[in-house]
Amino acid sequence: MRLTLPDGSVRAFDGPATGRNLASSISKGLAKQAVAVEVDGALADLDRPIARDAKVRLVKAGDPEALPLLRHDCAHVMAEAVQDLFPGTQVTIGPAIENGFYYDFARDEPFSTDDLARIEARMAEIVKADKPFRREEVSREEARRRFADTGEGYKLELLDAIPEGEPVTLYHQGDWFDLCRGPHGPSTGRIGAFKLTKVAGAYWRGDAKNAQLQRIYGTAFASEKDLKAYLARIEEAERRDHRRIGREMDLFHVQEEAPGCVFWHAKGWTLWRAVEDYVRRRLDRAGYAEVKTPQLVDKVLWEKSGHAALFGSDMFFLEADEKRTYALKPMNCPCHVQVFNQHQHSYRELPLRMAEFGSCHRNEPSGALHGIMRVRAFTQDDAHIFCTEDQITGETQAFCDLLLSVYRDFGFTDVRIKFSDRPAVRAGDDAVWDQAEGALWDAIRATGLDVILNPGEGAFYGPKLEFVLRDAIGRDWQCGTLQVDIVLPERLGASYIGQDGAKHRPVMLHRAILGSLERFIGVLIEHYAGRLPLWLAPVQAVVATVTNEADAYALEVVQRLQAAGVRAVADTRADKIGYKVREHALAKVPLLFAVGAREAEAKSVSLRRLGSQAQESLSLDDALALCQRDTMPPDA
RNA sequence: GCCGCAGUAGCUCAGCCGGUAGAGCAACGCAUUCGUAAUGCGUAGGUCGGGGGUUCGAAUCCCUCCUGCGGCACCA
Repeated sequence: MRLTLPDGSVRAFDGPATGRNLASSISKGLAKQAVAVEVDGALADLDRPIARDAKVRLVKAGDPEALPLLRHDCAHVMAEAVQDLFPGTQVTIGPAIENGFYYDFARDEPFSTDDLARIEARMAEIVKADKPFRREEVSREEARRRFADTGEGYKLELLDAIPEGEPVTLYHQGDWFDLCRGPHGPSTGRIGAFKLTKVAGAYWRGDAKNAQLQRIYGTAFASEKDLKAYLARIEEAERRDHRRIGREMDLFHVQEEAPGCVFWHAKGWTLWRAVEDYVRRRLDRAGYAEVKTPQLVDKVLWEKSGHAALFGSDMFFLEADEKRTYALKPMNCPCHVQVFNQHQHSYRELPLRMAEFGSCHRNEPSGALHGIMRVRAFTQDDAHIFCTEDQITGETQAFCDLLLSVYRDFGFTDVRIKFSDRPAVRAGDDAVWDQAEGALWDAIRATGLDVILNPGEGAFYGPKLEFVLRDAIGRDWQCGTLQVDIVLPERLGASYIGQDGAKHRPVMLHRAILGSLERFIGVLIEHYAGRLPLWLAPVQAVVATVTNEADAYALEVVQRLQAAGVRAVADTRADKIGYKVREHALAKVPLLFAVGAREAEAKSVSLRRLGSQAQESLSLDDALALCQRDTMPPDA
């Protein structure tokens, strides 16, 4: 039997060999380091016999492929520790995830944070005991018998879900075993460094209708150093938290009386306006016409549109009048159709692009609220494109171009696109969905961009593209969207006159680039850790005096800056320049001009940029030119 | 909405076993006029998340509601 290594060399064995055999045949060191083997691209246990000729690669402890394996090992160790310490607890599932692993347990009593320390201690013993992981293939009946013996009802359910014909495998470590597909590392002793991080509730099989289990999260790394680096990353994320920075920079607040609603302070609103003004210019140039529609609309319209039936549980209704029920709009689309319907349209007017910075209210579940990222009152950079089916492709392409260019201007270059197709609860029949999904697929294929399928996640009225951007520390945020809708124009009677003189239904494309301004601004804050690019910074420049003798000059500088369109303020307090430098640096002001007697005399300024210790002396005129240039929005 | 945890001054937190609230920073006032990350002194600030209960007495114990946080579910 011949095993081909990544370097092209071939090792021959008489009969089946394992990864461990292969490793020992190469070197002692490799045999020690190897934790798994990749056979024709699939990971396998080191002791799994390889029965056929294959391309193989040994995976070593520090390799990236080893990490999920190690974490899964750690999940098993945790499960053993938990069952040791808390008899009667049932195990369910325990996968490796992006930054670690979890295991869901069924136990009436919740785990406390104190329990985590106990569990960790027991885990350390299991790791120290260095128990080998052993794979055992068993018949269904055998597996059923064993899990029935141990009282593992959830495992029995999982067993039933394994497709006929697939092998049923158990993994043992000492006396403890679990139903598991594998693969695993060689032994518990190979888990480098681990830590349990949090306890949480989680539904069995991710369904809110099922029982709630107790989930314990943990993380594991090949070395203590990697674990430390990870924990430092978590701390960095906490430092960037938009809720903390929003308070520190005096941008906004939320308070008990208005859960999920943002109080924007002057500085935060300045940032908002910079964002909104920029998007407005981009939309203007891209052929959109901006409108503004009511927030309070009779329930009757939402019944017609289908929102009341399919989205009603997320809507706020109010009886302000004894005869009528109103709703706060959760979306802008039905209102835009009302605007569209005020005139008879010709095919010549299509595509008609109607934009609105639309204030929407949705009664989000209380547990979903999160700072300004997930709120109940938000503003979408929304637009609806009324077009013909033939125009879907062109409009989608133009939209993708616009969106990517806008994201680039805000400093985001890593964007993923998801295609969400028909959800279980939806309006419109299957033929309509076939048509809408087909059109959107054609359109996105035409852009040549990479797309990931996101099954069953479409809007109730149509399939959608979701644009997910990745921030500076690798977190994903869903912002933009494009949705094809053939249902709403029908329901609300939108039409245009075609070339043939007959009435036709337009297609509606719902689209947003930022998504909600609240969320997008939150993402911006975290992406930049509050150190916003100049064009977005609420205060772009502070002119601070060294002594009060320079006050008059400082005010003159500020005035000139403001006249040049720069958001500048003076700091003429009777404090030391060092104090002022510190304070404005903490407030994340990008440009700090210090002026004293020297500068007043010479009509110059001393510039210090945020994040730099360096001082630059330049003439007032040069400073004005520099500010004017550097504070310019990227589209100007 | 569900599970768990938390809510004391603007912020970060102390205040364990019930005896009537404290620190640092911020704020404000006065003095200081100073050259690039903290000048000094002083002052003010809290129905201890809301309501109910137990008690002679509750920030502290119990119940309940609200809000937040971490997950889950849901989602822009």
